[in-house]
Amino acid sequence: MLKQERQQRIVDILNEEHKVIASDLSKRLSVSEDTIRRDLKELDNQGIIKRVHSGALRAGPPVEDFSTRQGMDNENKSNLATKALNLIKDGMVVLIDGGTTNLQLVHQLPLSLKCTVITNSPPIAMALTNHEDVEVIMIGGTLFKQSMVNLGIDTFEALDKMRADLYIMGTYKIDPQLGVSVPSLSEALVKRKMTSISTEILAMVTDDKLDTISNHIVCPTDQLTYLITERVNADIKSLYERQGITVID
Amino acid sequence: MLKQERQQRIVDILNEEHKVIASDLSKRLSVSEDTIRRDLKELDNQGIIKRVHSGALRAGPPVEDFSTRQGMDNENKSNLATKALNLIKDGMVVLIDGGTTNLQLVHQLPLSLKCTVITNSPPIAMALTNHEDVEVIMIGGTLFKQSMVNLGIDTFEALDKMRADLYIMGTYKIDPQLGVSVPSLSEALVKRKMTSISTEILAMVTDDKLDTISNHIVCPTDQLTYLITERVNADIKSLYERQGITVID
DNA sequence: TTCTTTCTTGCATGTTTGTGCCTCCTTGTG
DNA sequence: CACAAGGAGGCACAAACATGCAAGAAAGAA
Repeated sequence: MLKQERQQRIVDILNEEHKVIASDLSKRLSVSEDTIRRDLKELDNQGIIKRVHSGALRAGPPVEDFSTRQGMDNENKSNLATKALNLIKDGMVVLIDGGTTNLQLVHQLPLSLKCTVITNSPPIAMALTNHEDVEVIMIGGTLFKQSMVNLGIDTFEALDKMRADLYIMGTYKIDPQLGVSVPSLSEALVKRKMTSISTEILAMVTDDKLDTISNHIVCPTDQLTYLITERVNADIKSLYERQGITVID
Repeated sequence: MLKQERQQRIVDILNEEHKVIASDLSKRLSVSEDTIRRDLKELDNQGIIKRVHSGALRAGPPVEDFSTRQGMDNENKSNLATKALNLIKDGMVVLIDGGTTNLQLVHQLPLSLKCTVITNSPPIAMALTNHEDVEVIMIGGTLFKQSMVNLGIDTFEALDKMRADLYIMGTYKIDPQLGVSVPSLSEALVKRKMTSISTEILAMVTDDKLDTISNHIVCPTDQLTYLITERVNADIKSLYERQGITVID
């Protein structure tokens, strides 16, 4: 077995099982533990895996770190994101702010997509590295690490010069009466600005966010164009639809 | 059997079996191993296959972009970065642009550091997520995916409003006479701007970058304050020191 | 054709790489 | 602390490699 082939196997196994033990790999791949150790060391130097005593762990891109902290409801979020995919078409200018659901969405975007993405979130920008035909415009500002978005005066001013066809809003809390709200003032201000420069607005919310509120109101619910939710529930659905929102579930 | 024909067979076999072993091919195609080696070398140069020790694998995506470079030579870069650590002190405003060496440096910064980091590179910003007392200011712009930095007018203008104590320059090529140079014009412009707003400038270069030049000059060598290199070599060292640069090795 | 020029191939050479083993040091855990 | 498991660095060796060279094949040109 070739060295590269073996190292690829190790990475595959690691992705599958989330951890590997050197002594175990040695048996499974029929090479000495020394060789495995050398492989793990090389892969670690390349930043592909994270070496630890007696084995290795996944070196998930730092992107994962922040999504991990946000709670690992990834499967639901990923499903929501899938429903949003066909709202994004070639040639559009899409404004995407932070949030793990939005990140999931970006991961699912087809590599062939040709459009412009404006974002104030470094993880979102980085997730678009391999989309050759997507032009990424980053909005600067002061990095707000809790949500991994840039905020502040600079962010505000930069947005002032732009227009977007679709704003995909990272949503914390939403209530049919009070609207969308977030826990920090500066986030609210920036989101409000983003709302004002976009033709259409999309919000994706997991069930646990429906009918909850936070400290700072971004905008009333009726400013949303699309709302993507997990389950149907006719009552809730009509509650939002009566405000002119297209509810997708 | 003609050479072309044989090489085509090799590619076909590779596509079929996902890997080839030189010694094996030698028998199957009834030519010496040297010939096979030469074939593999040629095909690799053309980017058609990926040469590895003792055989070859199918070629991945052809580009050598940021993610590829991120994997290269990390040990050396990491060593360079270590030498830079004590130039960064609490309270400073540090401007850090892109590059894998700079990323290595950021990874090594102590979590207790209290300072302000200005950067136009999303990966650098994200790497500082866990540094609670480091304020990160991101400079926006159009994301240049090859080096993962923001460039363009917006970047330029945002920098205009700032000042930094130390600029840690991501270095591509450096030559004692011609100075620091990079392959793209917009990168050169932004780096030049960064140079002009910083009190001190630090460049870290691996040996292979020394005494090489690229298309666009950023600044003459004597504008650097510190140069961190791998090895000593008294000749080269004095060459730079004569220009008033502190060379650290 | 015949001669010259360029390619291609196999071989001999010295070098590099990958691997296993050994010794000594480090880490984690009771 | 003690002790076992894991790791670092060096050594040895075979397989794989690069390189120069010369014999032969292929392709033109006279």
